[in-house]
Amino acid sequence: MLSTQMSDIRSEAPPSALHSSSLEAGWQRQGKLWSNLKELCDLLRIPSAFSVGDEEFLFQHVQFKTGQRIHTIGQPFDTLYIVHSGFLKTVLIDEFGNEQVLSFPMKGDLFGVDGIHTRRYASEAVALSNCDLILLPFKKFTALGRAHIELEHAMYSVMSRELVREQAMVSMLGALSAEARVARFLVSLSDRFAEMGYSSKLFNLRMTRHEIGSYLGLTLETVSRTLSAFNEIGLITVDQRSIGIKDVDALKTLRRLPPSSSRAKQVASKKAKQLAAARIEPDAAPWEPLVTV
Amino acid sequence: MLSTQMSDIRSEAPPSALHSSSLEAGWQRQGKLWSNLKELCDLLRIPSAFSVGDEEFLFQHVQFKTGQRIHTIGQPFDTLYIVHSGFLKTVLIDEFGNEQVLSFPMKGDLFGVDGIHTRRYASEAVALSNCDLILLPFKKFTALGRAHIELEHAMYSVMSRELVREQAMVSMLGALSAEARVARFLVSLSDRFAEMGYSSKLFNLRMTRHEIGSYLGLTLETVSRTLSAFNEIGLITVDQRSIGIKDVDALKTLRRLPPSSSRAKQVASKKAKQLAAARIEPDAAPWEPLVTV
DNA sequence: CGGGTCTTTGATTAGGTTCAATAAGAGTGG
DNA sequence: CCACTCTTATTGAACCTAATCAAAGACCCG
Repeated sequence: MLSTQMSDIRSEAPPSALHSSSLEAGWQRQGKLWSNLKELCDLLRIPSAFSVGDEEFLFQHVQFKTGQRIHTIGQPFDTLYIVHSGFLKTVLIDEFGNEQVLSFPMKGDLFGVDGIHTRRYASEAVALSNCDLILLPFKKFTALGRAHIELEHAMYSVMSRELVREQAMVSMLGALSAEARVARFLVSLSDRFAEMGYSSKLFNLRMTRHEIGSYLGLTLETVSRTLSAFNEIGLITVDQRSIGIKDVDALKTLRRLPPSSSRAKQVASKKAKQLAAARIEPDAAPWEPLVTV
Repeated sequence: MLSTQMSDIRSEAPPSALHSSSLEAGWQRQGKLWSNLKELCDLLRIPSAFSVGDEEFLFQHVQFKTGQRIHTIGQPFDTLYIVHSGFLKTVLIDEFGNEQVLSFPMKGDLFGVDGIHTRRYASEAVALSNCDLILLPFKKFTALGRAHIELEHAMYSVMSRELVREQAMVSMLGALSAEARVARFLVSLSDRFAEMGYSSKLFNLRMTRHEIGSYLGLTLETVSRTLSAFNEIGLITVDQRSIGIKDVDALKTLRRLPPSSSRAKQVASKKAKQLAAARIEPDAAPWEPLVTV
């Protein structure tokens, strides 16, 4: 288990190495990388057919180093960002100076959208690793959208998707237990890594327990404890930032008993190891145990 | 205090009565109401200057009765809705059939946006009172947007605003105590009523404790108890669905001690009555009491 | 190697859920 | 109009999850 930090070397590599990558496109020009519309849409996972000649519209890339701030709260808005490689976090700062993590943008994600309304960014974006971002000057982009209907619709689509994502987040925070939140977080990370072509079974967390906790509405201790618990019952392996997914299905279906509804009949013992869960007695369980089918 | 249900009669009145209202526009035509672009933007609180002649674009109204479903999850998406009058809720249904309330759209709110991405509604919208909604056929709307740049930008703006709203919701669910959530909920309701021209001091809740709880990530019992507690310490008056706001400032500033940060110095005793709070000893409080400045 | 950050783990407490019982309304139909 | 039912709201008591407080290890970087 010494290959823990091998799952996504590329994003850790310096920008110059990105250029020689075979997976992504982007041309060196004026010492920077550029992408065309097609690449943008591929990145955003948006189904779209573009006419030839669109290659002329190029969007500039920018590199950020770990810890750098892409934009801050209140800063005048003028551009959206698409993650080409690397990992980030977006945060809100409350009146006590505490961070509230809103999202962990990674390859293919769009951020900065919250700045459109007030013309100022409502959140802050910080690079959790070296990042390569594509700049989308909003004015230029909407102008382009009028010529390219698909592009305009793509924009609506992406914003709609973000909204649905936030709704799912609200739903999760409002209804799920700590264990379920952490489990879902791991599964979604795993899925994202798979989409990006990395291993979905073994990856490194790019964020601290504190950041995960903030994102999930939990304390860092609870996150740490929950990961340890998952490790103990064999759902995952944990070693600091390195996570190995051992039982995706269990993680996916892990919930808590639905609030105010006591029909916990199927105490299925499908997976014996799940029942070895710490504070759970396999027999004396008129309620739903840690994991359900 | 017998005028409890007088704060917003109009929304309870039958559609025909709406027509004679002096506050909103809308023309009777073909037995239905119609609104033009200008009215739409006013309703959405979007700053915009329209050229003359825009009056020709008319948007149809539709009426729904209390309890009626406007759209359901999975239903093919083709139109957005703007609330002209009345109250609704949008909900997600989880795998156990439990409702998760996402929002309480009211006058000036846009909903249905979550359907754009997958072309199917991701949530369900239900009328909590008799409603008058403006239909926004999405295709027609985007087509119009290309001719009217302001309109296109308005659309982006509204979607961005929704996103910021959801972010604030996530932040609230992740960081605030039950008391703070209920307090903020009341304040935001109060603000909304004020915007609509109703009393911000006395209004009727349109939703059940259960729905409020779902929205805030709490149980109905906690909501009920918290309202009772606020009532006892004089922040509000409660009588079933009727709420009287007595101390907006206290409600606004009510928080809990920030998670993982122990600088709680300003134990300001600005308002004595606040310190009369139930389970709180004014003196023995090295931590932040119920209310802060 | 040393200081700082991050993580793990334990002990304790408190805030909120759950279960339960009662009361208050809102409809419905005789 | 009243009995009956169903939904909604209130309140109490016990329990439990996750937060808080605390301390020790692990890791990183200069």
